[in-house]
Amino acid sequence: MTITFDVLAEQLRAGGHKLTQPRRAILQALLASAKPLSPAEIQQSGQAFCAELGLVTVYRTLEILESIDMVRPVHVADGCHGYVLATPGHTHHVVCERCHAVVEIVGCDLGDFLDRVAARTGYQITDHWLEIAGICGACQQEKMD
Amino acid sequence: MTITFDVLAEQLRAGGHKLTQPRRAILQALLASAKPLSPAEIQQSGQAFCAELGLVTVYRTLEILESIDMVRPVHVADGCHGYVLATPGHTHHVVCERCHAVVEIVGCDLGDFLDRVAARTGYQITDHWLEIAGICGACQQEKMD
DNA sequence: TCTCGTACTGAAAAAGTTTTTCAATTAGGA
DNA sequence: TCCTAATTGAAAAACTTTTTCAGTACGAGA
Repeated sequence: MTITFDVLAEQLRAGGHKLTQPRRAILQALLASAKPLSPAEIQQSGQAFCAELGLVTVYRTLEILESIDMVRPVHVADGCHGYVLATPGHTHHVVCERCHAVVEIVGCDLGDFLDRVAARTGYQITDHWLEIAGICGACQQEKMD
Repeated sequence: MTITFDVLAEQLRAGGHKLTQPRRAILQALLASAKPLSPAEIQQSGQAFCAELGLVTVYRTLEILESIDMVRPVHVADGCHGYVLATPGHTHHVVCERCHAVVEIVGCDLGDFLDRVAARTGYQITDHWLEIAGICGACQQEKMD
């Protein structure tokens, strides 16, 4: 939950990548957002930190960040163009239908379920993606007003 | 598992939509495929049944089919442009990484898991998407050759 | 701190996907 | 069979994503 810019910067370096101004801006944009951002939104938001930030660079940087598991694509109901920072390890997301706030679920108890799926289908399970939609605490409150 | 063309045709009619040649072709294409098809693939495959089938019509028809839950978008690892026929009720898919064969998991035991998520996050869970990747029986065999 | 090679960048263009518009066609009830 | 509204394909527009390329800036090593 408490991901800092410095930790992200170090992760990027550790992956053998340079820490450039545009990349800093992209990390800042992702860090500042509570909801998944599309490449275009990341560019817009990131331009506060690096005025020249190009969309092409956003795409290229997301590709890198995804390859080293620093960012995770989120496929929500209304499209599949969202990215959020990833907590290391296997996680899933709950996205608020109203305000799009995202909470990560660290630690994933789907093991039993996947075992049953494997047994029933004969497939050797290698990976899975789970997205959960709901209404966050704050929005449940608002509903009552 | 045993969805027939006639059942699909009736579902479409019941939704208040006309059963046209292009739409028949799209249903046939989906029915004949064991894996999720992109709009472009549906067009190509559907042209065996309706030579003039246009891509625009595929998009429009998928929109209708999705709105009446006859088709389900599948977000796989390599993109999010796949559609498969939906078995009535809540289902999830296992997609083979090698041959892209798809098996539906009918009946979904995620209830407990989702309850725990709700308790831990304070979110009121409204919906979820789960995609599972694996290697199907046939491809596991091939691997040994 | 300075130099230098390479990874990285933005702009432009290309490629690919999805949506809109519009005149012509077709399904299916009367 | 006739009629009308729903539907269609083609063309064009609007987006999104990828590729190309010449110039730039990061950061390792002196």
